[in-house]
Amino acid sequence: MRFAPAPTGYLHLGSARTALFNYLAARSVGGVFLLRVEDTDLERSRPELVDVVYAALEWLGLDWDETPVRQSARLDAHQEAVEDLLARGLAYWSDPVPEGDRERTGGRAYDPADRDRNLGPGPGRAVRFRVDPLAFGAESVGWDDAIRGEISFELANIEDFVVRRADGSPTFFIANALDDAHMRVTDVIRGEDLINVTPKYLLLRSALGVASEDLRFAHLPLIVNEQRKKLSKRRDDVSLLDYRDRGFLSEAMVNYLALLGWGPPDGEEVRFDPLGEFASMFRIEDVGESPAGFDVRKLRHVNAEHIRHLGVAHFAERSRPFFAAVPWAGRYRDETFALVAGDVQTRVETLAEVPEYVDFLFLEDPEIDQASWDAAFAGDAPAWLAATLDELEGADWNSAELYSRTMALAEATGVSRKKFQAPLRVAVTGRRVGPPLFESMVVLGREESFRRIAGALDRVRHAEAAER
RNA sequence: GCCCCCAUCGUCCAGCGGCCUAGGACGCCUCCCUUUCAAGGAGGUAACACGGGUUCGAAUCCCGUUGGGGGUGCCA
Repeated sequence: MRFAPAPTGYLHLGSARTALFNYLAARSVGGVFLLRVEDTDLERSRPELVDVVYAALEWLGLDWDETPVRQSARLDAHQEAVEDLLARGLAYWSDPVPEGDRERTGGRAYDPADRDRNLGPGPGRAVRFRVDPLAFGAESVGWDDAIRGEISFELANIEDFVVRRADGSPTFFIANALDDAHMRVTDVIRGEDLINVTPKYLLLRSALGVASEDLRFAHLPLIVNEQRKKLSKRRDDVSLLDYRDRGFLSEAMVNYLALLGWGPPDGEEVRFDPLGEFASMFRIEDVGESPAGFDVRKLRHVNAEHIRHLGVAHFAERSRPFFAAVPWAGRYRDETFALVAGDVQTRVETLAEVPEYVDFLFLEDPEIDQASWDAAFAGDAPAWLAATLDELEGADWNSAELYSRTMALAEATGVSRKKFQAPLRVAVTGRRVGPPLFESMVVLGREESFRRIAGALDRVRHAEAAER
């Protein structure tokens, strides 16, 4: 099995899923997982572009066997094959037909009459493969797709396609067919969007004398967006590594990607060792045939599950890079975060959300969210806060004591615990949502907590004064 | 236009002729728990596109219609 991406500067989610399914298929049957970089196009062979592919696969943990094949390194073989086709009359030189002149060719970009003109090389002239029932020995090409069953195409519907461009470079069709044979690929697993190049691939193999009988094809369903369209670079977030930067764990990505078009037979969707566990139960025939909608909500859920499964120390460690990206990065302390990491872990769906959860522990004067303030400080709330301040003056500074004293006070005041803690929370953290309050206050310390409570009380007085 | 593929809850996955009163997951809603929010627990909402066959029996097989998608490049 092989994964054969064209380096485009990022690894597309769909490509990542294709790579994953190739990997799982290979590992499930003890096969070999190969990599081939399809850099036929000069543009695409720049090292940076290629390295991105490797980096992305490594991040996912899809380790490949053997040294990756660079398609550009096989140029001579491709050229030779083109010469061979030419020599045997299976391909011919063809002139492009300008846009305005296509009526005579039935809308085609080439003129089928060139087939018999015996043209030689010339400016702008490409080599086309002659799709010929006589040469192929049949009127149609087809194969038994592992996922979709029998698929076939009438030769009459297949155009003579370019195998060598006017600039002399061989095209994807020839390189692909040839290199798969060269690498002794037995299973071609790729996206559904390549179904219609498969006949050309088969035709070429036949013309080149490469047997295809033992070749298995599996065309995976496309991954589509909310609009049911193929994920596009323009409208969708398609770069795999961007998900890493947005706080998704690679295990979660692997886990979720595997669920697009497939599902484990036992129905247990969330796996903490998805690569290992799925490999043992994966069967390419079980992959579905209808397009799979990419659902970020579910990805987030899977990610959250994986985050919760991490040991607290690992969670803290993997969160660290996300603190570096924040404006107050300089104030961040591992030791401080470690004290609340466990409480944050169950509350986030991505690692990118971590810093905003605990920023108040690091900022000197965290910004107070106005909506939170308005909600928390309505009515008698300022009085409760003042009372809480008094009550906590003599408290031992541990969460159990802070909790029991505050709650007892709520009880005595006849206010629900939820409402009663609101002003305290907003005073201390700036928001009405966050990690457990008393634990946070312990981390902040008595002095700082009091300072913030006093600050909030001041703010109330100012507001009142302003009203008068 | 032409070629090809697809069609079960909003989404993902089960279902491969009777076990389906269609199952699980995400989301959403309700309740419980609760120091906020989460997490956790208990419920609920919601689908076989349509029409013909085949069959004792169809979500499951066949045909058609409709709908969606992909391709139609001297990109891969």
